[in-house]
Amino acid sequence: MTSSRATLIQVAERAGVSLASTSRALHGSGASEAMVERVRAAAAELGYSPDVTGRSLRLRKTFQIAFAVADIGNPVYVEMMTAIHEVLAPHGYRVVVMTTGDTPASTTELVRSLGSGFVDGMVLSPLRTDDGLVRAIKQAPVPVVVIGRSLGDQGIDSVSTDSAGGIGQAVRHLLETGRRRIGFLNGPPDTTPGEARRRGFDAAASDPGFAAERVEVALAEDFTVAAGVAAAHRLLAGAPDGGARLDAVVAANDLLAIGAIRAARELGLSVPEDVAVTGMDDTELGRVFQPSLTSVSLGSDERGHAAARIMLRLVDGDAGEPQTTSVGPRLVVRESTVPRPARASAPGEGVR
Amino acid sequence: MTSSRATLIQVAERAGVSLASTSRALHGSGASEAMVERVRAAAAELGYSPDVTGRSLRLRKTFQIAFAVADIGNPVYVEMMTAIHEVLAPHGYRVVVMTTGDTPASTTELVRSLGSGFVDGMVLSPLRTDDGLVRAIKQAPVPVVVIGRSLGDQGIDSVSTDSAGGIGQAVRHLLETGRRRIGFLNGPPDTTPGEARRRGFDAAASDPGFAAERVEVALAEDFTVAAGVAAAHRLLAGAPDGGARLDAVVAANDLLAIGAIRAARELGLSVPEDVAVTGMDDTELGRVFQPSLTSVSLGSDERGHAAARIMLRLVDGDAGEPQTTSVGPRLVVRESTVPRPARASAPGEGVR
DNA sequence: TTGAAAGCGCTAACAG
DNA sequence: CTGTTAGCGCTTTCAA
Repeated sequence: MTSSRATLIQVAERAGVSLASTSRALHGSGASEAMVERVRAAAAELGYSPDVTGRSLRLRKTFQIAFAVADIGNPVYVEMMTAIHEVLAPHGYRVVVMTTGDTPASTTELVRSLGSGFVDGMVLSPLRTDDGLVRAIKQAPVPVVVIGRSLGDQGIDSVSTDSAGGIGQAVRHLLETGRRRIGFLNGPPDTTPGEARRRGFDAAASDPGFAAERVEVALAEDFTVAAGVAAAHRLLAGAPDGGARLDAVVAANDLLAIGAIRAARELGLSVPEDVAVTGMDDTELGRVFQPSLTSVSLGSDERGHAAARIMLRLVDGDAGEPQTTSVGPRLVVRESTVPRPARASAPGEGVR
Repeated sequence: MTSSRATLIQVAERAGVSLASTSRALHGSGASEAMVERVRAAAAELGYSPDVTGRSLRLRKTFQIAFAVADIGNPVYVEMMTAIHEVLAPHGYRVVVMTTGDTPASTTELVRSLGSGFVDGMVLSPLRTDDGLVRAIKQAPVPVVVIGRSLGDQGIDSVSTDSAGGIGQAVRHLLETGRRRIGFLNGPPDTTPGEARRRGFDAAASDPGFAAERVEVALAEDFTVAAGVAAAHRLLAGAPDGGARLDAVVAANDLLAIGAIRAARELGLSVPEDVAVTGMDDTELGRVFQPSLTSVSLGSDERGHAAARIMLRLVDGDAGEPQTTSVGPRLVVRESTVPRPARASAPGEGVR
C-alpha cells in the first residue's frame, strides 16, 4: 500500500498535450495515431489508471449493480448471485451485495436508498412484498429487476418461476409412484415463496385427478434444515386419529426436505421405502445427499442470468415495456422418491 | 424509475441558505438549530438524498470494500462473505464481490485494478500465490487483507488458519479410533489449501506416534464432490498389491469427503464401519449429510469477521504494523468416523 | 485533430 | 454561525 495515484492531468503534462486530448487518446475517438502513442507512453510511465470516481461523477454512471436478498448465504441466492456476476462482469459491471432485511419496510428502505446513486441498477429478490415496496420499486431512480413474484402487470421488470406449478409436478410424481398419504411441509406462508408453494399445493389437491387418501400440512418456522426437522417430526410422528402414517412428504425447498429425511431417519423410517420426500430448488446439497433428493428445479441460475440480461438492457438505456420473463419448473427425479435412480446410475452420477 | 434527483444546490436554494450551510446542516457540525431545521425541511420536501458519487470524489473514499475469491459459489467463501458483510454493513460499507480467476497472474491483475479507486480496500483469498502477487499486494494503493496463507512476515495483513495442523487432528482422531490404513484425499497440490493440507499430512505421517500400517494418497482434480468421487474410487478400489483395503480417508475438504462417502457406498462399503471419513471446513453440507461428517472446522466465519475488522481498522487510517491473525482448527466429531455421535444425539442435533 | 473551459455533486478551508 | 470559493478527476462541448 503506497503513494497516491497519477491523474489524467499528470499524464497530460508528461505527454505535453492537453487534458482533453489525453482523455480522448485513452478512451474516446478522434485522436491521431501519434497522439495516442504519445499519451499511452506517458500513461504507462506513470502507471496511470483512470479514477472511476471522477468518471462516475462526470458520466453519472457507476458501473455497479446491486444484488439484494434477505439471506446472502442461502444456496439459492448464492447461485443467482454467481449467475448475475457471470453475466455482468464481462460487461464491466461490478456486483454489490446487499441485504433486504426480512420485512417489506426494510426492503422498501433499501430501494429508496438507491437515490444515493451508488449503483446503476438493482436486482432484487424480496422475501415479502407489499404495496409500499411495489410503489418504491416503480419510483426508484434506477432500474430494478425483481426475481420472484411476477410483477409485470404492475409495470415492473421481473423474472418469475412457476413454483406453484412445480409443487404440482412433485405431487403428481408422488401419486404416479403410488403414494397416497401426502404431507406438505411448507415454510412461513406469509413469504413470497411460502405463499406460492401453498397455492401450488392447494391447486394440486383440488385437481380432479388428485388420488390421495390423506393430506396433512406442517409449517416450518423458516426455510432451514433445523426447522424442517422439527416440523417434519410433527408430520411423521403418526396420525392423531391413529390412521396410517404418511408415505410421502412434499417439502417447500431442499433444506426442509433434508430436514424431513433426517426426521424420518430419527423415527426409524427409511426413505424412500417408508416415506418418499421431494424438495424444491435442486441445490447441490440435494444432489449429493444420500439418498439423493428428488427436487423441483426452479432454475436459480437461469433466473439470475435472465435478470442480469434484462438489467444490462435497462442500464444501456434500452427502456421498452417492462417485461416478465418466466423460467419453468422442472422435476428432477432421484433416490428420495424411487428406490433406484430413474436412469442407470453411473459413478458420481448427478454430482458436479 | 423516474425523474432526476435533487442536488444539494437545489436544497440550498429551497432553504434560502448557502451551499456550505446546507452541507453542514445535513452532515457536518457547526450549524444552528434553526439552520438544521430549515435545511432538513427543504431536503425532505425535495426528497433529497445525497449523491455518493460526488461525495466519494471529494472525500476520496468510496465506502466500499471488495471481497475477492476464485469461486464465489464455494460454501466456505460464501460463509466468509456473509461474515464480512455482517461486520462492514453496520459501519456503512458496501461489499463488492469479485473473482480472482485461478492463476496468480489474474489475481495480480485484479489487485492492480485497485488503482482505479473503486473500493477503499480489498479482502482477498487467493487460491494460488506467487512473488508477483505478493509484490502487487504490498504496492496496492488501498489496504488489502489476505485470508489464507500467513503473510505477516511479508508485511501483509493476513488472517490464517493452521489447516496443516487440522489435518493432523483428523489423522490422530482416526488413529485413536483404531484406524490403521489411511488414505489421504487431497485436491490440487499447487493451490494454497492443497499445499497446506499436503504439508499437514506429511507432518502427521512423520510423527513418531504415527501408528498406521498403510498409507495411500490420491489427488482430486479440484475441490469438488465429483472430483472426490473419482479420486476416492481409486483410493478405495483395493490395494494393487492385494493388501487389506483402507479403513479411513482423510479428505482435504468437505466436498471431497462427501465424494469419498459416495464412492464408498458405490463400492458397497459402509461408513464409518468399513471406512471412516473426515472432511475439512465444517460446512452445512457436512453437518446435515448422512452420515453426518466428522470435519475440521477452520472457522470460515471467524476468519471473515477477523479480516473485516482488520480492514475497518485500516480504512479508518489506523495503520500500525501489518498483523497476522490466526484462527485455530477444531475437529468436530460426527457419524462419519464413529458409529454413534460423540454426544447423545438429540433430534436434529448438529443441524442449524 | 487539438486545446480551453465548463461542470458532474459534494466537502472543507477560509473569511467574515 | 454563515457564506464564498476552490477543487476532487474526469468527459465533453465548443472554438480554433
